[in-house]
Amino acid sequence: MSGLRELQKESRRKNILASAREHFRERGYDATSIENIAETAEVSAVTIYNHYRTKGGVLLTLVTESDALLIEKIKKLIASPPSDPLDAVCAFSDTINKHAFSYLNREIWRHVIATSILEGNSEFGQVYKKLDAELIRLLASFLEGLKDSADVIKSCDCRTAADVLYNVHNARFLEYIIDRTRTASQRDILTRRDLAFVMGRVDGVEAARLLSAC
Amino acid sequence: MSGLRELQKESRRKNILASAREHFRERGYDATSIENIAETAEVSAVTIYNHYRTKGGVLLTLVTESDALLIEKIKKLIASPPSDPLDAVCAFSDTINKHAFSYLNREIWRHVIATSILEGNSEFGQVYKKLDAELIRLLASFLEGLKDSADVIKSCDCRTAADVLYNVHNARFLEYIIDRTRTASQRDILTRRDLAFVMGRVDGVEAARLLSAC
DNA sequence: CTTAAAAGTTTAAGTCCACTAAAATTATTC
DNA sequence: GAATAATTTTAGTGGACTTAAACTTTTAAG
Repeated sequence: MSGLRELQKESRRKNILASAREHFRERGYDATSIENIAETAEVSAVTIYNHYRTKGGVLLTLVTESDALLIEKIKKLIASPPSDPLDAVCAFSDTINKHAFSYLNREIWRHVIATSILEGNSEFGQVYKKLDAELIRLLASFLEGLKDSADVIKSCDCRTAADVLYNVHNARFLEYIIDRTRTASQRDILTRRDLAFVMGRVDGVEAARLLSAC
Repeated sequence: MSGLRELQKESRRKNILASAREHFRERGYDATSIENIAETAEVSAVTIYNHYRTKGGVLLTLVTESDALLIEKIKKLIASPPSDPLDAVCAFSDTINKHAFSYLNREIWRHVIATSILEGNSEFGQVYKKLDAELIRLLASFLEGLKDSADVIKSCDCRTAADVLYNVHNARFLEYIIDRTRTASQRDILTRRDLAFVMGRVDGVEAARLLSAC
């Protein structure tokens, strides 16, 4: 198997996703119709439906594409982490943020999140959940590694810590996506403050200082 | 002013929202058309658009309606909190969860969240953000009150603590909404575990025990 | 090398529903 | 009884999604 037919199919898929990504970024998600994508990809609209079932399916598949790259970046970070545990966790968060917004813009991320909530139990919806789970797994092993070098993370349960730290990071990620008035630097400051708090590194004075910087 | 005309308008609004809530709960959000709602509410579809601009606007207004009630419940809790700080924070989380799912079901909450993400910057979208902000404010003053009685919350910054604890709670709330296989009791156990972790009350042994209960 | 079956794509025709615009209608207010 | 506010009727657009039949190309078998 895996003859010419498969190759053509694969090439069509690539065209569709590339076309979708371009249109979404140029014109926005709502303003892009399946017909638009089909035209640029040089396939018929029905073909897109055959491949991805819904417009949301196209969008979520687009995200999956980038997931592998992100995982790679995170693994590299884990291989040579910053020596300070807080810095390390912040670098983890930062890697995710940087990667996300180099690939898609905020408007599209809004649609990604909304779609993955609504189609969360369908074939394509699983995607986002899977990435989350993998990232938490990586973060947990990241923390496990830090235990040796740092005394800050003492006898804590790394699985719980990873869950909490990831959710704290993710909350600020979501907030940044949803609220257009937020800047990236506000997001970064608040994320660091929150992560520091969870890691027992912030007192009232420092928190106030950080907050006023926003 | 505020004569008969206003009263009629108000009565129509009430009918529309009641009709919407019923249809959404019976048939689900997608299966309910504006026409359906209009029929039961005995108004024309256009009237609904005039009042709420979009179908999502109807949904979000529905949520706002229940917000006032939730705030009341929370204030009552704050007035007579459990003596243990962890119990107190868990009760806060629990009050929100109980209230939410007595008013709307999971399927509809998925749409509420998705819609508020997408329309987050429009007139009706602000709603959800405002509730979040108010709840965090209340939680912060809740924590401030606990400071006197409990030594666990020492010199920590209550505003930061409230942000983090609320986001941790909210992450589990979202997870429960999105993942149909999650049960309410799993949600509650994990929420408590996470909150306990943030409040420095969990070691590896206990976390493992809690996790195995899920 | 031919040809029949299989896989996949396209065309065509259509459904459904959110949403819009404007004119006509009805009731309220003053 | 004129002005005003609000709703309704009507007619429409656009786009996601569906279905089925026609068509094209690859594949595999003789």
